[in-house]
Amino acid sequence: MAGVMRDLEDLVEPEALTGSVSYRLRLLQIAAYKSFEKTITGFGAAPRYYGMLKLVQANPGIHQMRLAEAIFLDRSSLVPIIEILSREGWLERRDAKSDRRVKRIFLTDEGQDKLARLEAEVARHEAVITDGFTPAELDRLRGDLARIDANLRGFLAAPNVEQSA
Amino acid sequence: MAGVMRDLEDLVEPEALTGSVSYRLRLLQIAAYKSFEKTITGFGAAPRYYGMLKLVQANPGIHQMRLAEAIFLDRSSLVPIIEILSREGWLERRDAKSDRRVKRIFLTDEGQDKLARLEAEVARHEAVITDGFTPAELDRLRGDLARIDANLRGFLAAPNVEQSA
DNA sequence: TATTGTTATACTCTATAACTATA
DNA sequence: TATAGTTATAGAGTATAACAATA
Repeated sequence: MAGVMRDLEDLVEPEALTGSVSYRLRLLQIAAYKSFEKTITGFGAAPRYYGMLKLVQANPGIHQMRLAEAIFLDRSSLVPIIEILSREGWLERRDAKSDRRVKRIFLTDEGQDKLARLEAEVARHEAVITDGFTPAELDRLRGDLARIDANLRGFLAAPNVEQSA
Repeated sequence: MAGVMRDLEDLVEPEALTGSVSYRLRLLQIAAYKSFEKTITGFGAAPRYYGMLKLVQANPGIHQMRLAEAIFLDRSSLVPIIEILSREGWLERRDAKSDRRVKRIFLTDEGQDKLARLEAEVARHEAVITDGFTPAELDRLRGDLARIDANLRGFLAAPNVEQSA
């Protein structure tokens, strides 16, 4: 068992990688996503769209276009996702009265119930990831991640990137 | 300018998301990758395989199979990547003498030179991400990320996941 | 029989462009 | 003219299965 892990033991991981925050983030995200999908089953396609479902819950009736922007997707890419989650009973589209072009997205009652149960699974997985951290350490870590987030948003929003120095 | 950012300002982001380490990791990785690709140009396909190139540099002659495992790819998925990076002059494959089935992967001399220049760009990007962090805070953050990494590795290596509680 | 690299193939996720209906 | 949602289509990136060469 764990053949990969054993094989990797004698792999030289250069400090340029292990010491790099962006590289760490990349590998961590891959590993976290893998364990997430491995742990949480029985919810159809929803787990990978958990964040989106929570956004809809917190912003009931959000315009489809705005939802796409919020999760950094093209509006066309969101269509099949909405389609699947509607078919699975999580979401529903309703026409906006003010502007007949837009669709407003809502959780169904069934979606609300299922999301509550999914959330418990997500919390269980979060506990695995943060095992051994004290509440104070977790607060600190969240703060650090938020700082990096702010750095990145500022950088990506900057008009020209050619010479940032 | 920055239309998306303005639109997102009045979006409600539930605490279940902003407070979740795994969700943060996911969004951060996406943003970091975007800014990475936006910043670092003129190196062909190499930037996205920077981590792999550094692994080859630190493990010259690594077997193709083992390299695939190290970056969590199927061996078949690595083939076209090696192909591209060879065509662009970064890598070369050599037959292993001991076992004529295996190919050993090396950086070319040109690859060594170009990687040194690429590394400087990567360092510049890393500085953007970690802007405002003191060296002590950075050490602390790297330690925290390493702890999460250890948690995930232990969890993914565990034989059965059905009931982790 | 098992393993390494390869190929053929398919699947998932995403974006671009064009279409429609509204505005 | 511009915008929201949709559709058609294509491009990455990945995995699975089958193959040849070798162990």
